[in-house]
Amino acid sequence: MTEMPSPDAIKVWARLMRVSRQLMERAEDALKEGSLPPLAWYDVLHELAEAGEGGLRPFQLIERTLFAQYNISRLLARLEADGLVEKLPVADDGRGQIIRVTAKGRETRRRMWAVYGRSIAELVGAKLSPDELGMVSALLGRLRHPPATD
Amino acid sequence: MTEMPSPDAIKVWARLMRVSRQLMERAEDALKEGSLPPLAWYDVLHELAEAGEGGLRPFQLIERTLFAQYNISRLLARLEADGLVEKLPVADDGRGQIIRVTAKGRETRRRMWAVYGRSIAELVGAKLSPDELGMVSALLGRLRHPPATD
DNA sequence: TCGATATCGATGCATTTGCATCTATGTAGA
DNA sequence: TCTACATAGATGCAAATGCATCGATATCGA
Repeated sequence: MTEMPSPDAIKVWARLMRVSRQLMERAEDALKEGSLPPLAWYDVLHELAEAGEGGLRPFQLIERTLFAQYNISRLLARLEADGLVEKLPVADDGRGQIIRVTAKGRETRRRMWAVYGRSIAELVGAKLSPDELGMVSALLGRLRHPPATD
Repeated sequence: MTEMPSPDAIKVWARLMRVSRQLMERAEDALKEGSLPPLAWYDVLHELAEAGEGGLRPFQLIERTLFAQYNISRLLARLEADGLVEKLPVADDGRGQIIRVTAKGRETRRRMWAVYGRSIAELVGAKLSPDELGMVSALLGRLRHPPATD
């Protein structure tokens, strides 16, 4: 059966899509202004930095970042070409590889964060109170699949 | 001054970006499954349908949809090639044109909405109560630039 | 053990996006 | 009016994305 959305649901959808696009664009612009790589690079470098020396398999990056498989494959190729990550063979699976962030990759991530973090502070942190931040993230968590538990 | 973001602000940012990407992707998938055009087409057809017989200038579409100028230019070319919109010369400005949705364009929009609206109902309407929907849209409105007034 | 099937990651090709710039028309100031 | 500048929209070219598929290895069931 075709249950159509309420006007309130439509409004949430519209704002979600526009606000996220607008904020993402602003953050990207700030990075460009600093001659830094795009946000997608940050996401990957961030996950790899958190993973530490053990690194991550490409498919783990796909799970964590939601990028498409071919997208990760090519993004990693670019990151490797720039010396930000290294690809290591993995002992017990001849198909796979381990991706590890290099020192240069960590440094790039750090410089990106100086700009990116400032964008987040300005675009989100400065607009809502701590209580409101908690509410938004709880409600957005409910829209996620699977729903967030915190 | 510009400080670094609080953990709560970071969490809101992260969820905003991930949830919006995830939901957008699902809505796109639903359209593809129905052999329908992508969401971007809907946005433009929707604005044009609301504008009525008077149509809209491309620069007005840019303001309303947040697409880049070159993006609108090419999107309109594709829509015209598919017979969904028509381009009319504008009397008092030789540089410009008026874009008007055709009957076929209206019909396509209608068919897209049957699928798109259902996605919104499932992905948003079904996940939050009416009160919660109101809260999210109010809070997201504060993140917009300029902030929403309602 | 072998054959079928699934998973990991890469890639050829078409489409789309991003950037810079172009053409054409409009506007404003000397 | 004539010149400089601004605005509307298109486009060439490079980069990124999406789609389908491939090659290689792993796994599972008979």
